[in-house]
Amino acid sequence: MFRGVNNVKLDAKGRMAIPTRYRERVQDRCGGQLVVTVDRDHCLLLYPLPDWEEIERKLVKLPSFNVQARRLQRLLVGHATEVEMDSHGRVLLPPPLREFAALDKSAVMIGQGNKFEIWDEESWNARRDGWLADDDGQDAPLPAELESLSL
Amino acid sequence: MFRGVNNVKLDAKGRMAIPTRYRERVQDRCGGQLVVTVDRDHCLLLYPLPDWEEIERKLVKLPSFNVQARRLQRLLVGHATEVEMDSHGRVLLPPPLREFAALDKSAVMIGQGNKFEIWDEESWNARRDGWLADDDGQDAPLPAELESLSL
DNA sequence: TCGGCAAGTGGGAAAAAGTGGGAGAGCGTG
DNA sequence: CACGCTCTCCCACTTTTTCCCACTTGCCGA
Repeated sequence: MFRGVNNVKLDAKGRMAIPTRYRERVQDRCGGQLVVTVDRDHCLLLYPLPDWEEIERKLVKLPSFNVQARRLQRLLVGHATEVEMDSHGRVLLPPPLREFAALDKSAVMIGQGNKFEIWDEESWNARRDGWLADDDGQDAPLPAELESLSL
Repeated sequence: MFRGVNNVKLDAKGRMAIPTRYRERVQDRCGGQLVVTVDRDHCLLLYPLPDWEEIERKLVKLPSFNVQARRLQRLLVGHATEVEMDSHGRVLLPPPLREFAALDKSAVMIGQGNKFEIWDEESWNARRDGWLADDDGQDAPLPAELESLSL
């Protein structure tokens, strides 16, 4: 399980260093083989290869003529790019994806269970503050799984 | 499995270079023999020959008196054209298909499992932004498989 | 507080891939 | 039958990418 917030920097070539504390886990899980793709919220998702492949298997099985399924496939599978850690634990983020998430020099890497989310620092702060301040969202109905959730 | 976004350029002769990372896979799978055809969304589809042949078999078996089936056959089988990678990993896209997808110089090649989609760059960006912004699509029913999908 | 070690950072060089042009062969036309 | 045009294949040059090495910075321990 990955968790925690990390401020990370991209260098001029678009390389991002995976925080040291995750490196060993990543090596064990996938030998440094990772997959980056996009999220609807304009951030990037970073999966160990085997975890991604499982998701991909589910996605490609969806019916070809369903509009929503097609959309998801195009977004997720369509943007999924394999990346590999170099000898210093860095990954090279492909320019199209960097652009998609508006990543500049300062980014934030969020552990989310089996994956990481990568946000541009500013967007992340803005979003987070938004969620905290957000009193609405109350109007939206809570799915059953949430209703009974106890923290 | 093919995945990922790639910005590609067409040269003056209408040749498109297959991104390097896919070449070996394509060679293994079909010896560079590919099939291009059209998609309803005005993009092109690029299949390794054996994968296409399987789809074609399914298509021609569809009932001849069904209007939709006829339509699909005419579109897909009717436009399918064999192309072959040259010594530098490029394929020559036939002018009618190039025109169909409004391909200019800059195109985008999207990995989609067993095939690629080829979009004109502008159309792709417009489409993608549309999908992302689109909170509706709510009108279309969500397939059961999607309801419970966890990424 | 100073020294040593480990990790972060940046730059450079070699190799591979992209790009474009040119020549030859085949086909169509006059 | 001959000439010309177009399509295809191949070669060379330029650009990009990838890999590796060295320097700096920060942290921990003595």
